[in-house]
Amino acid sequence: MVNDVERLREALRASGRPVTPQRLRVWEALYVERGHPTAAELHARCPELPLATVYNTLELFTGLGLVIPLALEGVVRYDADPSEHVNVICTRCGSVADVAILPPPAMRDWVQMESGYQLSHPRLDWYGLCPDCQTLKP
Amino acid sequence: MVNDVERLREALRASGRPVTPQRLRVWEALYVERGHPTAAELHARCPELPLATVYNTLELFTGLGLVIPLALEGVVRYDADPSEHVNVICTRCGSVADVAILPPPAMRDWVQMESGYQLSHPRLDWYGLCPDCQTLKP
DNA sequence: TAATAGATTTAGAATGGTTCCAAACTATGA
DNA sequence: TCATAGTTTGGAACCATTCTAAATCTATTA
Repeated sequence: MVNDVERLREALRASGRPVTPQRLRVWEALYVERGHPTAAELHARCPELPLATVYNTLELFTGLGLVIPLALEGVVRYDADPSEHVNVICTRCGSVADVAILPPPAMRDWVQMESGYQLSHPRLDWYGLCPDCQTLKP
Repeated sequence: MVNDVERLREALRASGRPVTPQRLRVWEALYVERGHPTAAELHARCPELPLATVYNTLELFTGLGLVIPLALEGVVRYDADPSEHVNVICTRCGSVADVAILPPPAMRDWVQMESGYQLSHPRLDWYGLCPDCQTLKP
């Protein structure tokens, strides 16, 4: 997953949305660092944009499937990798990492049958201690 | 999972916390209906308690492992079933249902190895359409 | 290139879930 | 019954997010 401006332009064109400097700016900010930034963190990376614009843009990106909003305690973090994966979350420092793996199809079938829901996408968060926090005292 | 007042009393005793009428009241409210109520919904079930008390009590219950807070978009819902399971969430109406199943151990091992995190508990939310919403037009 | 229509940006106000606070109260053990 | 540490409470405070309406811009057509 790279910061490919063409990917953004293409997605905007395909949906008939104008390319604006603000959208390019937020897109760039999403990739200055690997991670799962909040709207506030992205705003800190583009202080020249109003916070409302950051929110508007993220909502658009979400609708286009370019970004996935992760509702965590109190804040929403944005995952710039829309491919399905597991989020590993540190219960001590809150850091988030990705692991590329999915629940097995048999699990999906079972859950769908048991619940009667017509399933689309899973979201799997696994809580634990990140490598750094493992070495610290409780 | 039953509304067993003894279970609450026992957990409070074990942690050296006083048993108060408010705690019994919130406990009772958690079980008047199967579901995943928000703090506001619980408050509606015990209007005689201040909202702050509902929050305080839920925080305590969470600390005691009696309840699991599910941070969803905009609200926290409280799951009164602390045993591990999958939450199935309707993308249309927001309803939540439970399915008793866990990711397979092999998946856990893989995620732990790949991430370097020391994993504790997973949280798996599967989005989809509930039976009611499946029959409605988009 | 200029004009146009429709979408976007923007600042500030508003919203709403949740937390904080300090005073009054109470469950518990002695 | 008393003392005390913990709890309850109402209201204010917080803060992430959404809303609003006016100003501005993008893409397109002439």
